Amino acid sequence: MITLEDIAKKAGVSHSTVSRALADSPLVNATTKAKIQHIASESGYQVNQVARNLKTRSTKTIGLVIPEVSNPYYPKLIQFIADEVRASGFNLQLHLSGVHQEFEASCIASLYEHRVDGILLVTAENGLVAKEQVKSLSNSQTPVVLMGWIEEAEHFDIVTGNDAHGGSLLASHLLSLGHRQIAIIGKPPHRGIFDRIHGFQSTLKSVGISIQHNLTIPNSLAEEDQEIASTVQFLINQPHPPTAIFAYQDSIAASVCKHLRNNNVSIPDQMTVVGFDDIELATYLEPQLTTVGGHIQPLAIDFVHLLVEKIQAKSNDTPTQTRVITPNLIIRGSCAAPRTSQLSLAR
Amino acid sequence: MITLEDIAKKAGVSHSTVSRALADSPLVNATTKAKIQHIASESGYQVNQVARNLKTRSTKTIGLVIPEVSNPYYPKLIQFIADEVRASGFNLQLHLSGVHQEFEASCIASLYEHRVDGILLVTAENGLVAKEQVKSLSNSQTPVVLMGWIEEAEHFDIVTGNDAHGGSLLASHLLSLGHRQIAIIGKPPHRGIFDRIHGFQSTLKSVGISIQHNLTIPNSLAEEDQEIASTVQFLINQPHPPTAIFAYQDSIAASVCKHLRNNNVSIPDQMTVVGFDDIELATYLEPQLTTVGGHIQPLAIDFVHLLVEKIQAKSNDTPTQTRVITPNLIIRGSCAAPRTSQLSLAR
DNA sequence: CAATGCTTTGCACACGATTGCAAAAGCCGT
DNA sequence: ACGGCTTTTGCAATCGTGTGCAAAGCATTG
Repeated sequence: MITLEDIAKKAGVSHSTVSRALADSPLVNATTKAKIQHIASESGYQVNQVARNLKTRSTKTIGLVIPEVSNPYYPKLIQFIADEVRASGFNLQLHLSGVHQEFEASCIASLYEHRVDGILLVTAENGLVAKEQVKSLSNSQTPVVLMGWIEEAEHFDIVTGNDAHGGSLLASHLLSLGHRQIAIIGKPPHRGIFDRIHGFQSTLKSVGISIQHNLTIPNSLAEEDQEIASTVQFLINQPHPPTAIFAYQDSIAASVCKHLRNNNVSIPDQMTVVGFDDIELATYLEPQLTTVGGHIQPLAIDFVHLLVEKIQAKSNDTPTQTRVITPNLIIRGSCAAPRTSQLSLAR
Repeated sequence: MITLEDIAKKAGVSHSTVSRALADSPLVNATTKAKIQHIASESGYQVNQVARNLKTRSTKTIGLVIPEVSNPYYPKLIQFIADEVRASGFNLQLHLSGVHQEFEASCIASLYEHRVDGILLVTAENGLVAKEQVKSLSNSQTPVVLMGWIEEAEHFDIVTGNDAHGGSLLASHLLSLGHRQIAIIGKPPHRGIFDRIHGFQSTLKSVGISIQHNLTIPNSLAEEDQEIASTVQFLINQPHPPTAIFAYQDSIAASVCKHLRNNNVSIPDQMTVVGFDDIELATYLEPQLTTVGGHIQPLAIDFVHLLVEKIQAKSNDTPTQTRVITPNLIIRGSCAAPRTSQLSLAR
């Protein structure tokens, strides 16, 4: 491995001068600086960041803890975060905390051991698992910003989507189309997701409509698809089946569409379906999915910006912040006005 | 920050003893070892990996360079790689080299600066962009294993799928169903993908069938979807339209299905469609997609294993290896036997 | 030419850990 | 009590960089 010392010998100077020359310090004579830089690039010198990080006590690295990448929502989020981190001049270190966040604590520990400058943590169904760890990190040197749903949110810096408003947008849209018999697929796995459904429900309730609410989403994805299949069956076989179904994630909506088709229920003629998040999948479906979206990129940008601010502030007495991103309604082909007893007549 | 020295003071020993105690060295008296370990966990000591890495000249970290995560093929691959890396006792550092690998060189440079123990590099359309860098890395200390298509493959360690065989499997399947008029959607962006189509074509040629070949996939994804739309139009409006379409990636097949439906062509009754890779999307489509798959996890496992072997060998005179993974045919609902002039009659 | 001031360079220490080696401590038998 | 042996501990060097400080080099001026 080539070190500063090696270059120093070739150039006939001390390693300190080389260090300064490569940092383009004004303390080095212009001609020797040029000479040193030439020798360095000539011999393919690459700085040892490990040594530099030790000395400077900073790594210019941001750690990202995210549950998994199988759910297509996460890759989309990661892409935006990665772009923003790069633009901010930091390196990114990605750790997967597992579908059920079972590695969350060890991810944080590893990131802290590597002395990252700050941590971005995305929670999932279990909220903030490593709460005590995060608290002690924030209390010491390492800022942490969270995304998603967390209990005791006021003690942390958080970036989150306005899910209740998104749900409300969808409900209003369905109402304006004339739907009155509406089902929600999916008992939400945690409070964060619950906001979507809460916003949806409360808008319906405000005009006096109650909901057919069903289906528990269990842990395993394979089972999930099964459960959705049977719930779809259940819904369409009722004496007064719903005219519209709200799924709290596009991937679940996609699964709903699949099972509706398996039962020869056409979308949107016989059933309206809406989802949430606007992932790519939503446009691959036929018809394309009406959903709520546009929040992922702003979420990612605020996520990174807030952390970078915390890193640069360096005084850890800044008050905790919560930033909320409001999504938009995206109308596509999976919705239509209901026809009276459309499904009961068809069968 | 808490250091070995801090704990040494609390325990009344030297920092060397603390270091040994925490490493569970037999050189430390059992009772003092217990005492030190207790104090360490009490005061929340976390080792500084930066310092350790500098001293031990190893980081127990593997770098992964991958183009992007928007194409759902990559997240699936990443998930398997991440699991395997963790199981092998290494940390993972992920760098995105960009859709067109525009950051490939800087990713490798950054990983080398951080002195990762080895690098996994996934290539895309442009083959191995940073070829010289990779060569000089391998020549020095850092092993690199590649995945995908690369020119001069014999000079590198490579793990790759047997795409030609996959294409051949699909062709045989279509032939056995009775298809004779077959189109290929997508001029492949590079030689690696080309193998899929080559295997497909050569199997057809062996029974004397030639191909309707069309459509160049341009760079932008938005344009891609447009291009696919117009090619689908073109194909179905021909005097003798094909009875089956082969797309070289599931995501393209999904797009083909979408545009076929937009033109009221039903699948598989009026058109058979097959894809490649078996990503999640393939099962969300209706009908589900017949494709070729099962290779991603073995690819990931071999990818990591080969690198770990290289890292542990430490003598960089081991000959380069190429490992090839053969995929399987996965038959789902998007294929059926052709009916004579099905499309021309229908219109 | 000497004194002064500015520019440029090198010395030496620090960052926090690991580890070879020597010294200290403990143990034992004679 | 003492030598020899084993166990346990501390000293000090090291990994590769960055940087304060002093010294050296150089130029300018009286």
